[in-house]
This record gives sequence, structure tokens and C-alpha cells, in this order.
Amino acid sequence: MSSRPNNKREVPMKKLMLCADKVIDLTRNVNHIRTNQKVKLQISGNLRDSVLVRIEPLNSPNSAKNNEALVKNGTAFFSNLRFTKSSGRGNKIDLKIYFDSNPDRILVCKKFIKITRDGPRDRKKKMIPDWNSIGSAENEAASPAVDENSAKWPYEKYVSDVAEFGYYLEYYNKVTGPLFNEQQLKQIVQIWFLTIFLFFLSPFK
DNA sequence: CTTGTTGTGGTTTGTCTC
DNA sequence: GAGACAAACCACAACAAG
Repeated sequence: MSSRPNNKREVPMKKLMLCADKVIDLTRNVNHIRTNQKVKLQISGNLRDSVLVRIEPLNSPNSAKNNEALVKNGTAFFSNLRFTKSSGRGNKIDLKIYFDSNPDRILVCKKFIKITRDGPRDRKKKMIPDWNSIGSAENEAASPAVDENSAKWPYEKYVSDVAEFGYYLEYYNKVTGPLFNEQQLKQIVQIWFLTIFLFFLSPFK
């Protein structure tokens, strides 16, 4: 068994925003965790202080721990949320959010996160060695080990940032009125798609 | 020392391609 | 249907914190 790094892998905080009766996930790039792994979750929006917020997976109730929080300064913060059941191969859980207010409110966040026993893992090394590369420093330099996650990261983060910008734009358009006219919005969308298309052609993807 | 968390190898299962 | 590959589960070792 190889030695293990000291730095623990902490899941980035999940952020949900309530917009009317919709739940907007601002952190869709955080989409896979291990069962019983600690997750921080922040739910913000038009919430009254001191309201109790309880969350649980829609399909497997009672499989969440530390799943209650009080609203403070308009935000409910779950600092040690854990899910004990996996969501199944390729599936994500739907999150039910229960507000203990008067009247009670229940909202659902679709496809909140994927939960497996292992969580996200690097691809396994092949058991059959590549004899051409053994003991060859030249080969190692020519084809350095690529961390799949870090290679994928810039694109996923970019898409996530664009999505986040879109959500905020929609929110502010509702709250403060349109920030852009139709022609300007069309131009923005065209630039998004052009940039993503160019990214696919670039050597960085 | 005990308990909880995290990383990893072995194995099984699902999906895709031919 | 067979084979390849990815994604998942299981078990266990290594580490950190109390």
C-alpha cells in the first residue's frame, strides 16, 4: 500500500439560491461525493430568520445526517451535512427542502448531487505494466502523467461559471427588471457558444 | 488506543461498440 | 453475443484527531 498525502479532500461548499418557488444550484460543478462525507451547504434567498430548514433526499428519506439548520441573516447553513445512502450508478439524488414556517413550504432541488461509496476516484492504473515505459526517463518526460481531473477542470469550471452567471442574470432580471434588451442577450448567448466552441478546438481541453 | 476519515486494490456490474 | 471500458461496491490499510 502506498503512502497517503496528508491533505484531506474537502468537498467545496454547495450553494443553493431560492428564486420564487425555484431552487437554483449555483455549484453544479460539485456533483459527486462519497457516502457519509461531510458537505457544507448554504441555502440563501428570501428566507425569514429563525425558520427551521430541514433537507433530505427525496427517494431515500432518513438517509441524511445533520440535516437541520436555522435561518440566520437570510441564509441557512449546514456545516456538517452527510448522506448515508448512495444514489445508484449514474444517478443523482433529488433534494427535498422543508421550511418549518407558517405556512410550511417544501421545495425540491432536482439532481442535487451523486453519492457513491467511493466518491469521485482517479482512474485505476492498469495491472499489466507498459514495458516500453519502464525505466525510461525520456518516455516519462515525453508523456507526463496527466491528472484527469485537473485536465478537465478548466473547462468544467468555465461552464460552471457561465451557468452561474446565467442564473444570477435571470435572478436580477426578475428582481430589478431587465438588465439587457433582447438584442444584447442574443449577442451574449452567441459569444458564450462561440467561446465554448473555440475551447473544444483548443489544445487545453 | 480508539474512532473516524480517506486512499487504493480487487471484483462486479452496466454500457457501448463491433 | 463478445470484448473493452467505465463506474460502482467491498474490504482494508494508513493516517489524523481526541
